[in-house]
Order: sequence, then C-alpha cells, then structure tokens
Amino acid sequence: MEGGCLSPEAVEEQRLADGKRLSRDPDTRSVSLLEQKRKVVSSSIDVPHARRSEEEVDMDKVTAAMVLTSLSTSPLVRSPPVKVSEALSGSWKDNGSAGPFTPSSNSSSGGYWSWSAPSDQSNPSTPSPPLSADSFKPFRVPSLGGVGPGPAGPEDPSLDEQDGSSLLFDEPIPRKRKNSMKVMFKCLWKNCGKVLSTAAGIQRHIRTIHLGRNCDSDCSDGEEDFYYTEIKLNTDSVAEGLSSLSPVSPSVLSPPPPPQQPPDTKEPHAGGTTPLSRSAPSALYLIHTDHAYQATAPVSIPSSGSNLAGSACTSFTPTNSSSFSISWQSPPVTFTGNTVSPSKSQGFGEQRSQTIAVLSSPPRATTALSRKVRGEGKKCRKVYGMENRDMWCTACRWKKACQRFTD
DNA sequence: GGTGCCGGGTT
DNA sequence: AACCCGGCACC
Repeated sequence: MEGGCLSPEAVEEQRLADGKRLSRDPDTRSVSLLEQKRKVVSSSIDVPHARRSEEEVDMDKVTAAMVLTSLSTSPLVRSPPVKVSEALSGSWKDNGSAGPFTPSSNSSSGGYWSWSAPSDQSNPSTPSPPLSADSFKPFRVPSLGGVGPGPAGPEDPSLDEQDGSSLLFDEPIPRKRKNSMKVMFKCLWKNCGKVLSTAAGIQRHIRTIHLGRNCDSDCSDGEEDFYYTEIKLNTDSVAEGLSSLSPVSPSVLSPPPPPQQPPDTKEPHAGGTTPLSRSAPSALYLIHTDHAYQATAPVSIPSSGSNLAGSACTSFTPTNSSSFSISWQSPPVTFTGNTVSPSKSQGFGEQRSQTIAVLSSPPRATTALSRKVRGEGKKCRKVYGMENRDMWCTACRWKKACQRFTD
C-alpha cells in the first residue's frame, strides 16, 4: 500500500537513481554496451554524455563495429529496422511484452530484444512484419505516383492503427527511408514484371520489348512511363515481398496494364490467407481508406462513414460492390446501419423504408383481398356435405380457412 | 340462404 | 393448441 501511495515519487527517484547509476558506471561493460546499442538504435533517448572520454569513444568504435558485423552477417538484419521502428512508435504488443516496462529496462533489453524476439514471432519466414511492410509498400508507390496526401498515410496506418495515435504517423517513415532505400523500376507490362535499377533502363526495356520500338529514347513519346512504376526497396525482405506483390502496386498507379484490376483484388486475398489475423486486417483497412480516398472525397471514416456509404449506395448496390473490390464491401455494410442522415443517405433511407413499406403492404392487400374474394373452389363442406362433417379438414370443421382445398 | 372464414372465446 | 362459434362478406 505504501509503495502504491508513494509510487509516483518513488518511481521518479528510482529512475533518477538508475539514470545516474548508468551514467556513473561506464565501467560496467554490459551496461555501456547496451547504451551503445541504444544509441545505434535510437537517438530519441537521451543518454548522459557527461563522461565522454577517449575510452568511451573507443568503446563506441568497438561496439559499432560489433553491431555492424553482426548486422552484416546475421540474416536477421531485416528485422531490426522494423522492430526498432515499431518499438519507437510504441507498439510493442506484437512482441508480447506483457508488462509495462520502464524506459530503462526497455532500452537496456531492447537491444537484445530485437535480436532474439524476431525468432519467435517475426522470423523472416513469418509473414507478420514482412507482410505488413509489404502491404503498405505498394500503396505508397501509387500514392507517390498520384494522390497528394497519401504518401505518409497509407504506409503507417498498420502501425498507426495499432497504437491508435496519429502522432507517430510520420515517425517511422522517415526512418525507413533513411534506411537503405533503393529505388527500382518495375515493368508493369502484363506478365513481365521486369525490374531494373534505372528509369532509362526500364524505359528502354519497355520501348524495345513491349512497344516494339527500336529507335532511341529520342523518338519516345513518353508512353513507356505508363508501363513501369517506381518501387522503393528497403531491405532484402521488403524487396522480396515486393517482388511478389509488386503486381499490386501498379494496379493503382497506372491505368494501362490490363492486370490492373485482378491484382487489386488479389492482394486482399493474400492478406486474408495470412495466418496473422492482426496485421492482415490492418493492411486491408489501409486499402480501404486508400481506395475510399481515391474513389471519392470523403472526410473521415468514422464520421463520414455515412456519407461514404450513402454515396456508395447511390452509385451502386452492395452486391455490385463486390465487383469493384473488397474494400468497398465492408464500408457500406458497416455504415449503412448507423447512418445518421446526410442528404444522400437520407434519401437512401427513404428508399429503403419505401421498399419495406411496399413489401409489407402487399400482405395486407392480399389478406384484404382474400377476405373479400373468398375461395371459389369447393371446400370440405360442399364436397363432403354436412353429413360427413367428420371428413372435413379440421380447419373447415372449425370454420377456419380450409386447408385441404386451398385456392 | 348457403358458404367461407375471421375474430374471438372456451377448454 | 385444440376446439367451438358468432358474425360478416360474398355468392
């Protein structure tokens, strides 16, 4: 109880003490190592530099070398960046870190965490991180190609969605970009998918191979531009993922290639088949917003959901939506119910109620009608006569509508 | 007046 | 639910 009451102060003191201790004991190898790693990993955490000596500088070099070495040799190279960004954005839930960790413990263990943790949930073969990375990757390309506000948005939401704050929105991206970003150019021609490292190269490829033009780039009318897209590669893993998913990215970006639509629908499937129920949906969600944005000019999903649904409904029915893409399906379904009443949705509501009325009215009419127009055919009474009343159907016996000779 | 059956009551 | 019946609309 006491601890609980005093916790704020106590914790504060503890932290301070810890911090001092850390800074005070540069001799403790492990600690300083961790510190170094932390530096490597993140610059956001302030580390006391009070005693920066030559020794320490050397340490820097050594640890840096170590880190670099392990980075270059370890196959896990890919994971750390992702992990780190995630860690920074505060979404550690994937790691299953049950407890609230103090900054110190986090930072100290963090260095190793990212190395050991990946094996459990995010080993290279496991779709989780790569997938999410992939899933927003394609979107960013299109968004870069066309729509303005998009670029940052689509990429993060998976992360963003996890911690539910838009503050971290921008954080990871720059970091990722900082990390080895390589721009490649991918041919979008059907069944081609050639990837070249230079725009000129890809243009030439398209011009000669697909467009059948032998002339130089001089006579190019720029048509090639439509047939390739720019893809940015971060690491091997991403590159791999991209190469497999790349058909997707063109879908949004460039109109010409026929495969445009299929890949689009494909992707959600890919996401859906993934064992990860968590990251995949988020990716889908991204898709939705993205598409929504492109299709109409919505405001924000929650509030404008009705709007969106309304417009969507006016333009096509839910069943039709499936033909467009999955992304459309859920919004209408989700929101139509809650619709509050923008003009359009109101109209829709009216329509709906009308149809309902129409549906419900017929019965009345028929009943009224049936009441008036009594069945013409002979009933039990007439058929069997009063004498054989026991042969009547029960309904007739009870003076109810005959069940045996229905009209 | 005969017939079909709804609405309502009784068991 | 099963059974009964008053009463109405229709033929």
